[in-house]
Amino acid sequence: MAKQTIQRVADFDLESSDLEELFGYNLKRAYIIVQNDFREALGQDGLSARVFSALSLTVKYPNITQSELARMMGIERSGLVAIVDELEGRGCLSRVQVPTDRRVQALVPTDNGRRLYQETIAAVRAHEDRLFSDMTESEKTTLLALLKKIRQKGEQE
Amino acid sequence: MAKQTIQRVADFDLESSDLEELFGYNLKRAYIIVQNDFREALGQDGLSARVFSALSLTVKYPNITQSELARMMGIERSGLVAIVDELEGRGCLSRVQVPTDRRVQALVPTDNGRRLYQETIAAVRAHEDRLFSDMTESEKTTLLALLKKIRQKGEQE
DNA sequence: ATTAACTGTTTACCTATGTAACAAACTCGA
DNA sequence: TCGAGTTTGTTACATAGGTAAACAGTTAAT
Repeated sequence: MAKQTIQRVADFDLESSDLEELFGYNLKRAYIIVQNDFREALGQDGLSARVFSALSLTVKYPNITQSELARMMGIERSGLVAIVDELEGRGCLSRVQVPTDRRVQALVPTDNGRRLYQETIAAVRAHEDRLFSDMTESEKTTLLALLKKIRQKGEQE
Repeated sequence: MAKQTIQRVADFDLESSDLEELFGYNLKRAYIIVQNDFREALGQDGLSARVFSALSLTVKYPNITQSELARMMGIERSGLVAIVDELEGRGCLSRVQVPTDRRVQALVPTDNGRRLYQETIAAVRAHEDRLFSDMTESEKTTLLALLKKIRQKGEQE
């Protein structure tokens, strides 16, 4: 019995699955690094990643509704309220009444919001350029394509 | 309603968002997909990703200390207490007194812990095999290498 | 012999999410 | 046109995962 246990230990060590070979583990560690660097790059009073995403989509698609925005971001409507509150509080967008549907309030970026977006996207690009500076253009393109492939697999349906 | 949705999608897809070209955004979305599928694959009473990681490292490095484990996992010592509590509560490991240093309690996997690890790693591999089934072996190897490259950049300090 | 450093732990907090309920507003078939 | 069903924004609550600070006990350094 004890011998069996020792035997098992040896077997398991030999064929022990490495965390290092798992996509999930590597994806998480990599995500944390990028996320932390993002935060650091945007500073104390900078936008958080999710608020930045919401601002980006609002600038890109003016008059988008909160439900549509939530759907695009892959989060719940309820979670978006605080995000939009923050952007409205910073004077980056307005909730505007829509005459044809009084339930919705279209999100309209302000000039201030567009300016902050431009500043922030520049900072984000600089942060990514720096963080990924030891990858070739080809590697970057490949990485992006493979990440999108995961997304396609998971976001279909 | 279906008509409206189609109209909206067509409008929004005319031009791709800045976000789609960012590593951070794609990394986050991809991570969420893999994470959710992991959870789903391991079921209601399955191990969470972080508990699984801790178990994996404990099985691989018996007699590891909590501080060392926390360092390996990239989290704080304080955060590890609940994780080790859970594994101890499930009978997967024991905190064992070390005579040469009475501060530390070495983490020793039990037979039960090793067995659960084997079962779980098999389920995790099956989940990843399924989720990444539309990637070639070459693509998988490349993706893993690129994620490790991000980690190397970020974890050097 | 002190002083500094480390270990595991508790406690308090924070961030980012999800779930459930809700009233108001809208849609659509009978 | 009525009523059932659905959608929207919102709130309140729950949860998961993590940090930061303090702590007593222990060890190491000089």
